[in-house]
Amino acid sequence: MSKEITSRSADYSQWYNDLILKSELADYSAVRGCMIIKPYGYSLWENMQAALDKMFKDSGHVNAYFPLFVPKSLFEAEEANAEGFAKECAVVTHYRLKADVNNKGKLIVDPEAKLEEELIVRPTSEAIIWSTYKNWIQSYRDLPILINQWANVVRWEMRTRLFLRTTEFLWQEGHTAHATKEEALFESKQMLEVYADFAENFMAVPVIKGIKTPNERFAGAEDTYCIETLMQDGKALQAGTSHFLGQNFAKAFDVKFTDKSNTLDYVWATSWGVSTRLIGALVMAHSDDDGLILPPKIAPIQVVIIPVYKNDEQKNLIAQKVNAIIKELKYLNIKVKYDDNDNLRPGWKFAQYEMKGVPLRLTIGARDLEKNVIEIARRDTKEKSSVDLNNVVKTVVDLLEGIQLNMFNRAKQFRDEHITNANTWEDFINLLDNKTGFVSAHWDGTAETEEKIKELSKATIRCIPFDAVKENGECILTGKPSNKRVLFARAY
RNA sequence: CGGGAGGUAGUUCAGCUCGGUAGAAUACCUGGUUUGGGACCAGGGGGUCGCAGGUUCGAAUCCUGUCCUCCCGACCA
Repeated sequence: MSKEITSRSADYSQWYNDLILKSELADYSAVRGCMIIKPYGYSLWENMQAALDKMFKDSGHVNAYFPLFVPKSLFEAEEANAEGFAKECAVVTHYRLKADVNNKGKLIVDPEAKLEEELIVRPTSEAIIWSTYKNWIQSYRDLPILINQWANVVRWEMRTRLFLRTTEFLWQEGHTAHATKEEALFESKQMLEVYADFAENFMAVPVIKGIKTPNERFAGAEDTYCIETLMQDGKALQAGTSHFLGQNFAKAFDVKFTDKSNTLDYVWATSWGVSTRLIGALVMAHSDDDGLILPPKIAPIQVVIIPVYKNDEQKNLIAQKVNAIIKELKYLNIKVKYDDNDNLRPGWKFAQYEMKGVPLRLTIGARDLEKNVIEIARRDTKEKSSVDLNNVVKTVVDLLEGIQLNMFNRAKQFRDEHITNANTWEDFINLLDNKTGFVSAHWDGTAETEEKIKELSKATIRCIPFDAVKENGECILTGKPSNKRVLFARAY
């Protein structure tokens, strides 16, 4: 493995790529735009999944699985949604290959095996799910349906980036059906809160909750709620979305139910999702020029212990001391790794585990044994200290908690320092160019102005924050009246 | 999808202009000395030069096509 990663200041994009590859989160593949999530990266994803899955279940949801393929006729049923995705759909047209008679050992698509109806590889599952819900729902007694699925989806993106935008990606998609508008609205907002909770308390990534403008919202939705995050290069990243779908899909798929008063009405819907993109957010929110910095709550390895010894006698002595500590840590469900690999020297291991973002590193050698201490180094601040062996476990527990908190606070401070008000167009552009981050400004509320601003500044409206205060002002571009500020940023 | 750059040992790259035995560093293997921030010495193994065609006595090198990656742009929930 190469020792160098590009520094953030030299080339932020390259730094990001280097980090992903060299920390072994993922690798490129033989398929354009697709990536291989390596064991270390997948372990991280599993930890994220586990936490989210528990939150979904705690809020009453259950998991199910729907097919990868969507018949074209179903896909096009909800018009706005279908049009929104049409340009990036992979399509299956045939179901068989055959030997190429002109080219020994090669295969060709069998022209005889053309599908009657093309199958779309799902870019999202609303169509297949709502065509199914139609069969499941007759009465208000069948509602609500609160289903989530963990799945892969395919969106044929023109330009891809590891984790941030890949042709195939992993995600979860919740699809719920409700008897009333209020209930569906509540659901979509509740799930946004779940995402915000997860991002902030598990990933240590602060978020801004808000609502998308009509331009930016999900095709087929009445409202799209989102959590927006800020990366270290000052660009924004949408980390999760929750949609209030109104009755759009119920109408498209004719999903009606009889309410208590025996009147027939369309069902109200929501959908919500987060993807492996969160890993990109995690990397770019916290890491430094030495590698990843992972928050303890989702780190695949929380504590690594590295012995330093000159001979087998010392190694055994260390192992004895350390085994007791490992046992206690494991008892507390702390993910600990003891790396006594003889082939690698301690200095190499230090660098390696820093690259991989392990929150705590414990080092113990002969001179520690004499004093009955162990050296503890934290990844987030690079601070080292010596701790009495009798206090190690408690110290580790405290430090893991402290790191989690420190990472969040550090990211939040950076984020807060990068939300700036702009009152003139000059300020607006100047802030985007030089300070970067979110720019809070007035907007006249029209799609035309939003487009124009995007064209001129490359910045989009990330969201209208839920906590935006009423304040009279003038649109940054047109000078027309506005009653609250919205958040602009250049975004991933 | 347009413009630019790139693909040669596990990795990073040189060699290509001007065709003629496949190179370095690092990693790997063996032995030894080492081990508290990416060790050192000695010896050794490893590449049909992304893939497919073509030109040529001869192609990593020239030509054509194609695949994958990076950067910029357009596109994008």
